[in-house]
Amino acid sequence: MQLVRAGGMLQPESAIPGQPVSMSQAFALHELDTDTPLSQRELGERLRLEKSSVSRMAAEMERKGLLVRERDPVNRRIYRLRLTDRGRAMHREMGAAFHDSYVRWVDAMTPAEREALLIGLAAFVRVMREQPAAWAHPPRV
Amino acid sequence: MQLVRAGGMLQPESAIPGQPVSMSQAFALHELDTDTPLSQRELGERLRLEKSSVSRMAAEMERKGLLVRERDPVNRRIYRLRLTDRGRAMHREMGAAFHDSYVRWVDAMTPAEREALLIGLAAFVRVMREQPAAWAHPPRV
DNA sequence: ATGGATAGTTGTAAGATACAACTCTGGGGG
DNA sequence: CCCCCAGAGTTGTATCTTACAACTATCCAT
Repeated sequence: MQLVRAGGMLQPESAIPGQPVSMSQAFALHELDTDTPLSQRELGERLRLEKSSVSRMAAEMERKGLLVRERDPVNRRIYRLRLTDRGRAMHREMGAAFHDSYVRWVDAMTPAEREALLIGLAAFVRVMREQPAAWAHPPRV
Repeated sequence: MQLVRAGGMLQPESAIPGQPVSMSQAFALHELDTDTPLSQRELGERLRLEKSSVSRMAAEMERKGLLVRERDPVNRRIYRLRLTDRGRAMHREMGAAFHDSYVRWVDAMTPAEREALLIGLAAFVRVMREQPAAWAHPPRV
């Protein structure tokens, strides 16, 4: 609870400098900043969002110039979502903004605490991914 | 990012068994389950929510029977938000649901990882509270 | 007594999401 | 070869949560 609250997650906007992006859009930038472009269905699966939500989010991100939606030539039903340079820049900017805070936080910790955080958190994320939370309530896909 | 995603935080509901409560309401239950009742202003401060949002949330929680709003006799402007037995029960239920997942996660970690998580996370929350995130964007209070 | 500060409410608008019904494309089975 | 079904995505609609602005009610200090 304290993690979420201190991270300011109840607010709709994450307020990255420049063009603001929503929480989901921030995650989408992160998922899409790879070599292999995802389809909207795949993106929705990773974000646990319903396809219509993904459709609108992708349209909005395209409108902002963060990505382009190209139909796959071999299967024209599916899109290949590719980040634009602007989208990748936004992702880097987000990362940098987070990094600044992260550095300040980590500086305020003792070396032993830093070490512990790395080990403990990595393990926690690992087991969380293996066994989803009981209260996670994905949309009916 | 993985913490938030694995925790299923992009969905509007946290889907606790029984009466569903929103994310903010869940946090409110947690803040209010103490001996000293808070005012709406204080609750908003802790949750980083604007007073009108708190007003509506409190009204809704009262409607659901989770709390009562009593005017402070010595200063009739302010409310004292008191959880009902039902509200406290809901909080306990939430805690239990979280605890079940937590136990499963912690069981899947090695003792060293458990130890590290406790130390590292406690320190991280401490420094996060001391120095708010740069991107945290509280409402103009 | 009056004016300013404080706590809360109501009007309104925007954003994110789910669900349902729809369109468009592709792959088989008759 | 055609038709039907499954899969990907879109659009209509409703709901929920939130912020901001303007308001009311109460308190306190001068």
